[in-house]
Amino acid sequence: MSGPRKRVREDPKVRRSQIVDEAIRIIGEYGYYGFTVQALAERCQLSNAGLLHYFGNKDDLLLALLDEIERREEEVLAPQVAMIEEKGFQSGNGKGAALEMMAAIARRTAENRERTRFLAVLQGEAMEPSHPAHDWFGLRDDETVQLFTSLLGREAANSPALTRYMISILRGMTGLWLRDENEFDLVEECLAATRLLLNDA
Amino acid sequence: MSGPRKRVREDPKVRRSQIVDEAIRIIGEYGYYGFTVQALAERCQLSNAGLLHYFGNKDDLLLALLDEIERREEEVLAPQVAMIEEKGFQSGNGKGAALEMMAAIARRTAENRERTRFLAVLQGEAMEPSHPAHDWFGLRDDETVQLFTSLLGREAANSPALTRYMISILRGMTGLWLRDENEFDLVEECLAATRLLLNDA
Amino acid sequence: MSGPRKRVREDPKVRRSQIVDEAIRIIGEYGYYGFTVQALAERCQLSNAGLLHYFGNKDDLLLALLDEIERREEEVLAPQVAMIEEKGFQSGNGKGAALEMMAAIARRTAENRERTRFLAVLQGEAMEPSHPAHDWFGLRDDETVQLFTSLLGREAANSPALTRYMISILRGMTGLWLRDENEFDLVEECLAATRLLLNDA
Amino acid sequence: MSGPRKRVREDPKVRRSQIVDEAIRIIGEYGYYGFTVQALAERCQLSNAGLLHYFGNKDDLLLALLDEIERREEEVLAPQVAMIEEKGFQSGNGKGAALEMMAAIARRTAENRERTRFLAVLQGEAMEPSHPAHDWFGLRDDETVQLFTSLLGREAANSPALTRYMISILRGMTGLWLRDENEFDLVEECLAATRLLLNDA
DNA sequence: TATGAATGAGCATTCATTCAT
DNA sequence: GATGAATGAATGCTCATTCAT
Repeated sequence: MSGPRKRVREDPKVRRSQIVDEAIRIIGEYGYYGFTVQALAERCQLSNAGLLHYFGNKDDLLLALLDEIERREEEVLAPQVAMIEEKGFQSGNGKGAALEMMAAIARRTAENRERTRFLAVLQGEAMEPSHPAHDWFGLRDDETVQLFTSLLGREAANSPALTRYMISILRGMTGLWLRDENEFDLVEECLAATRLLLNDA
Repeated sequence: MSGPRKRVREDPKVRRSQIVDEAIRIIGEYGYYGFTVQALAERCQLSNAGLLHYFGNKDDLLLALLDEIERREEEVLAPQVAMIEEKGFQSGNGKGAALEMMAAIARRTAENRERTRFLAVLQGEAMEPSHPAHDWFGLRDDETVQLFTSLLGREAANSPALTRYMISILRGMTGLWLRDENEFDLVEECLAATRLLLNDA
Repeated sequence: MSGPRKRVREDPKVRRSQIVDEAIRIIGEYGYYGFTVQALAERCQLSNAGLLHYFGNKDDLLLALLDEIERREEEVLAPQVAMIEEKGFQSGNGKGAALEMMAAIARRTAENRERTRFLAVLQGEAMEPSHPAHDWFGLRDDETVQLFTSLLGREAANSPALTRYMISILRGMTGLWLRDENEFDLVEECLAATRLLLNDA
Repeated sequence: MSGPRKRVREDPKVRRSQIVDEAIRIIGEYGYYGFTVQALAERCQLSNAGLLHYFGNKDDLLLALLDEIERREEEVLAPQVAMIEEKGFQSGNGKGAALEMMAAIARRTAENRERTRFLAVLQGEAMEPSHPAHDWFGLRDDETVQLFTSLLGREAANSPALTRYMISILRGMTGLWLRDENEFDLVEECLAATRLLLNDA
């Protein structure tokens, strides 16, 4: 029906990033198992093979997405983490630092709905060790735990538990926020809940 | 490959429930998109067609699972809900009632790892409206919100927000608990966090 | 264009043997690498998936073909081998036994052009160890060498070399015969050449 | 995957001959159907398109290989053939000439394992008329037959049959030699067998 | 001369499903 | 109630080839 595709030659960097963005969107909708290379190629107006030219195969594509997300996150969050850690260390106010960290992460989470959704959906799937993103999420979780624990550590009596509560709030609130982002302000509410948890009203 | 299957004729009720259990396990591992009728049939030592004899098709199977889970939940939780509501209404202690509710749900959650995992994985996938379980989770969430809000409602100043916090704790903690159930006691920790949130230490 | 395939349900045994025969034909034409599951399915008037229902995958199909060929060969040749060995042992006439063996094999070779062609083409491909039929041909060759060597052994001065000559004649003549089976009589010529090689004119 | 290839600009003649050699190797391993342009390009450390720049397409590449082989063979064998023919004609010793020819060909065969393997594998595949090398092998075979027949012709009673035996020995022994070139000396054994066939011990 | 981007066609295989038995 | 045969439609991926640079 539709004649031969026009051979469009895009700037590779643009193409690559277009694919990455579109993939984050689709996987955010259907999960890794539910998404198909075909569907992604179509959305990128690319042939099936043309897409694989960039990422080799489905698994590698996923890992490339995670790498990309990590890279961007590092870029944005790392300086903030450094600053908060520094400040917390000097002031000795662990709770304050944890609150600021919570705010930074929540802000980042609310900033890009697509990315957040992608990570949320994937995290569910990736609980199973055989999932190609399983290890990635494991490491990521460990890092977050460490981060909060070290921020709280010096001060709070029960920092491991508190860390769990805070991470739970983050995840749980994110889940609710993804259902309807207009129902409440993610950053504000995460902070409010955290204040309660830290007895810091 | 494997020799001709012996035509085992099980009691249909037993078979059905065996399939349900096995399906909960597999979908809990791979999600709905990632699981295959074939894999389920194999685990049930049933032919592909033999399995579909019970549930018609993949979608119907999923809905049957959800129905079944709802039924069992109703059976166990409904009386407790009634009791807690009654007690809370009489005592006027909304926070206490909410805490008891939290405990009841957390207990139920910790009770059956497979079911909990199934629900967690599915919940991620089902955020997308096109997912066959989307509506089911929507209704379920609404009910939970209503439940907590009504329990807290009369007493707490900001019950909608508190409800959100509590549900977040529930979900978030469940997620962490699914990673490693030996790291902490789900019921205790949910309660502890809730007490902090309710300023009820 | 051509409406939905009529769902023809053949006797499984018939189907299986039809597939085997057709596969031997196609692989005999294009080799294992050159043949496609699709092409075979078409010739069997079966869907792609319908074919794989019987043999699982391409490699397994090939091994099944080789098994089948071995089975049939065993059936036909084994009694002859036994008889020739017995007779050779009693008469002490190793050359005569070798000649008879040659005749038996050549007869078998000339009997079914398709099978012979299949084996010839495959033998070329299977020289490479990575080929799925490599081991099979290795074993088969060893057996043939042993067979001739043991038949000749007691009598001939240089039986390993003579065995090589005879096997070479068999293979080489078979190759020529496959080009044009009407050019000469495979059995007669194999025997004539063997007589020369054994100095038994 | 691998970083951007360095654009190496080799002497075209060197490149071409490198490709030819590598192609002979790969096709000798997997046959024409089993070999891929991709694999060849990789082994030549060339891009896919870079390779086809030299040979246009897969079929043309094959024909170029055969041409090249023929050219080299001509170069080496033609003078020998002329000499043997001349000598045989003058001496009237057809058998001797045939033996010398056999030696020359066997020597050539044993000289370059890769080329021999290539020809052996291809010959199997090329029995089918649709194979791109079919005609080439047909002509080649005819020439060899003519060559031996004419050398033997004047003297031997049954030169067409003898020619067949000799060619069979050549092919068959080559096949065995390719399995394990250390098991026997190809030239010596071909000659020994030929002497027996020619009753010329 | 050589590349990377891109494609259409094809590959083996899997999947959910149907159907006659 | 349960099976094996069978299918159409995918699925991820590979292949030979083209094209602009």
